[in-house]
Amino acid sequence: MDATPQTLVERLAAAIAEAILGGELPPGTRLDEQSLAERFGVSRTPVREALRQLGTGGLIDVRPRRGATVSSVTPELLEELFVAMGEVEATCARLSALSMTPIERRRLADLHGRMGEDAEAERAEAYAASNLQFHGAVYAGAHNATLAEVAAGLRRRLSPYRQAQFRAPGRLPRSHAEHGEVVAAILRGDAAGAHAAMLHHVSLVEDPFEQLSRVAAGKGRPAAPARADGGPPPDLRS
Amino acid sequence: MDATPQTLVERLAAAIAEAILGGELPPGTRLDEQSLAERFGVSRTPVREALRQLGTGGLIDVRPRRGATVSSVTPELLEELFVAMGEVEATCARLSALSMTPIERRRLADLHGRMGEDAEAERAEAYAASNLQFHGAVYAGAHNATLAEVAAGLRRRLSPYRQAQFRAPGRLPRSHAEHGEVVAAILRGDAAGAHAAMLHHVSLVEDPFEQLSRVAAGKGRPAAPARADGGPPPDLRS
DNA sequence: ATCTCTAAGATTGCATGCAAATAAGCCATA
DNA sequence: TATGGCTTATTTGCATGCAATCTTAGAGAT
Repeated sequence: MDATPQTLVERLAAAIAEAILGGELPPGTRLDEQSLAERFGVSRTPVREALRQLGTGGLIDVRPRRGATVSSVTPELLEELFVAMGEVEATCARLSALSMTPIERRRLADLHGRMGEDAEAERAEAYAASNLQFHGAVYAGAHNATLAEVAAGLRRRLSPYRQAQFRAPGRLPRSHAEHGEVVAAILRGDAAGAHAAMLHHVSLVEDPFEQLSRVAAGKGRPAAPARADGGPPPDLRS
Repeated sequence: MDATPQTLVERLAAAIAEAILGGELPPGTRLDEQSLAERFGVSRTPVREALRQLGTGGLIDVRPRRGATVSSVTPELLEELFVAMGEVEATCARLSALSMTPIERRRLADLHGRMGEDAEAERAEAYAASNLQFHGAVYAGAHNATLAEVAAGLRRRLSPYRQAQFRAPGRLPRSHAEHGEVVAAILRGDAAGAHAAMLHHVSLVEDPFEQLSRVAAGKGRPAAPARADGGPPPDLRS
């Protein structure tokens, strides 16, 4: 999406966000500027700017004179975020049905077709990657960068709670079938149908309570396990 | 919505945003830190943090090593923002139809009833104020703070281009009638109807091109006229 | 034992300073 | 006159320092 950040502040913001999304900084963690500055080998000033930037995204809470903490995600908030993402994605699907160019429609159909193989073969990794592409195509097809940004932000924020989604047996073919409904509606310009199909697809996640407890138990993001010991700090300078 | 900001940075961010929305800092204006710092009588540090915070909202563009500028609003972007706002508001209306409590429904109906008098009497000021309340009630009724925040942010960002909306003769009764459709659908729990009615209501704005040219001509925000001479700078300290 | 008040420590908020990068000005050249 | 390269000036990025505020530990009173 965006190129490698050029400034230290942006790299810091990205690194802190990644640490939070990756589970390394669990909800409730106090983010004191000094520690973060030492951890990344910089001064407090860029850390402060990065925290301020992250604060607007909802990932952290910044209370005046009290510092920043990783936002704690209650089951209620998680439910709310899932609903919001579903609604915004459904809206994008609706607009895509109305606004996609013939080329975009064809590319979406092609992508969907290719995903079928990975779905049948239960190749979860490959399917997950293509899944991101698929939803990104729907965002783009709405021809509305503002909505696309909101949708992508919500999807990103919820990513820790969607990791194990494709692990459930039989979930891949089912997901692919649901995608098929979305694609079909978009291709025939059926706005209401695309909306309904996407809402149905995105809403079919497990119980938020269960999602939350699984992540809390440290089962989120298996590829980048949390390590509270704090491994070698990445050098963000240069 | 939010109480008076406690920190200098937040007051700065609010002041700069207000200056932009009020037309005092037209699109394209370079926001160099030194000038802003002198204007508000503070140092560059809090200004930098305020700019970074504003950057995430789309109101200003911050390019690394090149400083910040007030985002220029092209007709295309304006159209996009209007569409996004309409869709999100329609979604809130849809959810309101499904989720509003009986008390919320009653309050919405009451508010709508009271607005009828102002609409008939063509009291634009009073109606505009109540209009904000009305849409706020629909946001709240969706019971989804995330969506409500997105909707409120878009509405706020578009406020300069909606100022003269209620000036057009006959617009007030018409707006009230459209509100009536929304209220009726919400009250009877008609999700699709509420969505459609709200989309219809919000989409009925003038041509974006015209909106843009009117604001560019300095006719936006008549209550707080732009003054390029820079009047007495507000003291944000204390 | 619990609560309150106090004081020390820790942390944030903001100002200042310096180095690096960008932008502006200038002159030479085509 | 227009263009290219060089010098100067402005601006941003980040580090450091100090004051104000919050947190926390502990003594004393109830």
